Amino acid sequence: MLHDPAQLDLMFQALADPARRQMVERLSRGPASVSQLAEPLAMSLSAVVQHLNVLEASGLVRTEKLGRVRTCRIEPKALRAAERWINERRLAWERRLDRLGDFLAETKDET
Amino acid sequence: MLHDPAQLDLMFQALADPARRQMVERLSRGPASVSQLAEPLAMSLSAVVQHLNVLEASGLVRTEKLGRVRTCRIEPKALRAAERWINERRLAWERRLDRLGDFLAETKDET
DNA sequence: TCAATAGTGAAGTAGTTACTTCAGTATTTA
DNA sequence: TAAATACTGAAGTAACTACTTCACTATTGA
Repeated sequence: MLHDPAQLDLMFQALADPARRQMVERLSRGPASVSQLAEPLAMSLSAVVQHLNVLEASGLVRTEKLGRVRTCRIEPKALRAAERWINERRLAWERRLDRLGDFLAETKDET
Repeated sequence: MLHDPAQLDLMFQALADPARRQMVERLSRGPASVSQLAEPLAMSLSAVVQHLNVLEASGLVRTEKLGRVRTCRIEPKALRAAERWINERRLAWERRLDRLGDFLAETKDET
């Protein structure tokens, strides 16, 4: 389900915005309320809530409301899914380069 | 330079589109020409070139033109930068959870 | 109970994105 | 040298994004 292309779209889209990355950065240091997330950002609370909704829809952030305070926290499983997608492609490429290097080294030996 | 927020914007933005991820996927298996990249995609060549320009501007893909053929290949350094950003945030969160677990285990022992 | 706090939701807007088509330019190949 | 190949670039368009403001609803604390 986390390999679902649509889910990956949402995750990378979510991470493409600097304000949202700043929110994830803040949350990586521990849970926070909406106002705490908004505090360092130069935009309206409404805008922050909209960014938060993007993050939540992507699965990268989970929130929970208690009383009038909404507490937000990171969902490491989703982060790991995005990380893995990149990692797998990079490794495929690097393994290819290694094999190519081996091949070239071998052919050189044969001359 | 690869930690530059603007560069991360471009990379995550680039990865947010399924067509572009498919192109990266293809390139992870080896270099390809523009037409080879376009072949499995249900869109015009022009659209593919536009996607390719986005990938190139993000630094994820490097291209080189020889004769009339433009050959594209992955830039693993850029992939690694995106990967690292996610990884660092995820690890920060997980280390926090570990410390919290230790703390709770200790407090329990003290009862 | 009344004011302050914390967030929600809708509507509007400027700018961006993901395409399209069409017309063009080099470079090869027959 | 003529036709086919491999792109390239500009212009147009529909949908989407990142905000804004303003009006609103719960919840909490004095």
